[in-house]
Amino acid sequence: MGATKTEHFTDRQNAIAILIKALAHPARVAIVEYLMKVNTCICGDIVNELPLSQPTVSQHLKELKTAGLIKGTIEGNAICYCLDEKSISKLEDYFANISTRLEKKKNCC
Amino acid sequence: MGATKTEHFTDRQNAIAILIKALAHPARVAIVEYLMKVNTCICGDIVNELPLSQPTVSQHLKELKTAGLIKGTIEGNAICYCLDEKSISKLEDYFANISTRLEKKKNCC
DNA sequence: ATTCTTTATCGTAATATTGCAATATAATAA
DNA sequence: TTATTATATTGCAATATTACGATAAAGAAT
Repeated sequence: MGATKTEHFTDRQNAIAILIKALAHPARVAIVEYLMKVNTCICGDIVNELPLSQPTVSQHLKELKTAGLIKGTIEGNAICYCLDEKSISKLEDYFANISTRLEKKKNCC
Repeated sequence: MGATKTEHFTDRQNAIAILIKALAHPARVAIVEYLMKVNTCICGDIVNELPLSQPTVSQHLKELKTAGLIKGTIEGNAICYCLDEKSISKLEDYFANISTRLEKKKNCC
């Protein structure tokens, strides 16, 4: 054992879990918050912003990109990163939907 | 190495990452969605709803509870579970905030 | 008191994640 | 061409997560 039993869950559940998982690490939260904070795309200084080695940051960026949370386009010698609004919206909608449904509910706990 | 370097990130970043991580698994997504779907608290049939063994489900429930996403109160012989609206709201607000800020931004990617 | 039911914990195997040094790749600058 | 700079990949050690059988704990039912 040890591996997640994805085959037992719906595609939708697996997909949202993957998207959520991409942000389930403080380094990746920090990257997303940095990209949000600055007012343009960032071409090339993300490594310097984080207290981790260049290979580690590169790996986190790759995970965020694979999950679709950020976009990166090659800009000459550097890479230009920014957030992908669509996937952020997906997460927002997901939790907003749960919240809305909860308000209509009677909880006993 | 192998352990997350939490000491390098802010408390806020670590806290949101922990909350997000609690949902970064399809089984826990399924539990939360089940608790959202049914119209009352659920006292005792969560194990039967999931395609995983009882110890595994118990472990996932514990993680959700530790993170504050669900509440569980002892109800005689069973345990009565429901979602904790506050932590769901926290997630909703977090992503809504990012979305709002992104709209005001000029992206070049 | 004994049994049944429900949930938790322990122990452990399988797998995944995190982090970095070393190295590779690729565009730019000299 | 030969650096230099920016990013990616490889390989690996440390740690964490996932899953479940076995067992424990605790209240309910008999």
